[in-house]
Amino acid sequence: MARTDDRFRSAYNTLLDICADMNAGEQLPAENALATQMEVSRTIVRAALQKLDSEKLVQWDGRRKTLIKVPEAKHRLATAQSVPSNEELEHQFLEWILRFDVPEGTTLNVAQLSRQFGVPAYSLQEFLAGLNRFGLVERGKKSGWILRGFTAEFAVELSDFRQVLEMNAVRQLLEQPADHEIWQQLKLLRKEHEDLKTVLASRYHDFSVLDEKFHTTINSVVKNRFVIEAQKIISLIFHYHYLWDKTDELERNAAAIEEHLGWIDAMLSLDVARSEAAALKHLRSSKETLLSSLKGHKLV
Amino acid sequence: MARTDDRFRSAYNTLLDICADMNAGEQLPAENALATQMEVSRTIVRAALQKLDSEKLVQWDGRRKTLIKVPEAKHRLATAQSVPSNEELEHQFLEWILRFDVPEGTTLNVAQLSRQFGVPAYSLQEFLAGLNRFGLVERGKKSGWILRGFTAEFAVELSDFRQVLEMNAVRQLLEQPADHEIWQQLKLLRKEHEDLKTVLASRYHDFSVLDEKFHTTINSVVKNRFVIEAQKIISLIFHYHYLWDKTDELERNAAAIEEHLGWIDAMLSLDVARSEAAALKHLRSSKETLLSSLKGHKLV
DNA sequence: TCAATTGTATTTTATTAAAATATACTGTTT
DNA sequence: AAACAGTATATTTTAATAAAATACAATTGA
Repeated sequence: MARTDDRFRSAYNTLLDICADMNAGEQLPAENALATQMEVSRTIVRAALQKLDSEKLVQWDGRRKTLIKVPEAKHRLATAQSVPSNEELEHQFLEWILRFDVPEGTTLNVAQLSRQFGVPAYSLQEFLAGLNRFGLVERGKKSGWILRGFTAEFAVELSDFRQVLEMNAVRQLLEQPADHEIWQQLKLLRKEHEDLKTVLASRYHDFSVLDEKFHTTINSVVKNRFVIEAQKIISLIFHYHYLWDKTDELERNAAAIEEHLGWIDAMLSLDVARSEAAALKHLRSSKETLLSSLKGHKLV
Repeated sequence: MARTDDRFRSAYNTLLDICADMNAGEQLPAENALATQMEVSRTIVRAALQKLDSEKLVQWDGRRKTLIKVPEAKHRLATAQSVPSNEELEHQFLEWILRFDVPEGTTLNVAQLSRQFGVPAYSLQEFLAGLNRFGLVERGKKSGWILRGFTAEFAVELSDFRQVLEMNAVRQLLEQPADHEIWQQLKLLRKEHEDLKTVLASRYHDFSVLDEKFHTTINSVVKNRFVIEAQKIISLIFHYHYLWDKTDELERNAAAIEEHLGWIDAMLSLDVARSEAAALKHLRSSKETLLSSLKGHKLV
């Protein structure tokens, strides 16, 4: 079998569901209507109807599609276990790189990785082609893909790029009207930071999530597909680095919370100069953390 | 045939060239040495040697590879016509979109496009997967790829993104030491602008190239792989739009040259505020041009 | 003896071929 | 004539496959 018939199987099951809402003797809708409703082509609808007919659940004759018997659970087709989505793949890939410290210059073995991640090889190809655009991987001369990033140099460039985008976000944020939802969100974030601060000694692991939420919120005012795409990669990488770098986690996070709070307060008081200074301060210490986490990894 | 033997063919020809530099009776280097030199695997080297042996050009016996006859042109294998590189594909794709005003939401037909561009379908897939990261295309629900960009909204977002990156470049540029090559380059660019200005009436088409060179130069001080990748796409799209939008080209280019000159002078005099103002002015009028060119296309 | 080299087996990649699916076109039916 | 089904064709997805790369074992010659 070249292409999987997964689309057919899930469409067939959906059609069973549609029949289950009907009574025996009723007529099914037109092929086109079913196709539109189920978001598949008429070809699949017809294939499913054919199977329903041969299963004696429906009597199909031209435009008469009479439901003979309301289908039961046993009639459902086993649908293939869903392959990881593109986002899950991204997740797995970065986790793999950071967890095992895959070094710069490693040739990525698509066949092996696709088995490891449980995705078809071509789907991994497609994924790598996307990372290629960010300079994270590059096509090898002989063949295959070569891992480019995750060196100190990479971290510096990533941090700098983040700084450019985030400073821009701060400037745009401060220009938002008073009734913009961002101000409420900032106040809420402020409270969440204060709350975490009081219980930090025991819950300092929770900061990673809050950090991501904080940066995502600030960047959310920038409605720009390029910035959004870039941010996705940036936050992903920062997030994973924080997850794996456990040195001085408590102190680091305590300091970061203070920096965040200072930054939030500066923005809430609409002070541009102070906001920019606070942002710069935090972004620079983030950069240091990312860099030192890389150094730490290298030595292990 | 699953995979083409193009690699073998060109390697065989290279090996003929190597033999041509030798005399009959001499020994060829070791397989590994040849493989390294020719940048292919030993498998190919051995296959080529086998063919040389059966062609009675080389007598191959274990590690003795004696050249019997210096090969001539007639021995060369016909190598497949080279498929367009990834960059040529990018070029062709954008040209196609802009020339024919392919509208937003068009489902891209990979099979047809691959024929049109003369590239294997899977290679086009890979290319589209890359564009996906920039939000230029997106995977269709049923199948295929859907063109997302090239609307007014897209142009605004692209211009804004460009502005963020280029304003950052200006700030970094002004911090460069006096002996940095950028200052000489700027002076040269200034002269080129002045030169074009005097003959603009007849040569105004040349501005497009100069414009790209100007922006590339300014951005060259930012050593950041993310910025560089982003700039690639940005300059590509601006460049192609200018190429196809012919309305008021002379006036537009004359104005742009003045803006460039003002910007260059501001930077050469190390005046940060004036540089930023000049940059903003030009970037904003570029944005207007891009927007109006889109509107123009839509109406035709 | 051992480093360099070749011989052989295995793995991986690039490309194709074919099944699954989508779409276009044509002929019925209501 | 509008809605629908039947049929034909085009396209996409994905397994299969030949080419190429790599890994490992055997051999050679210093």
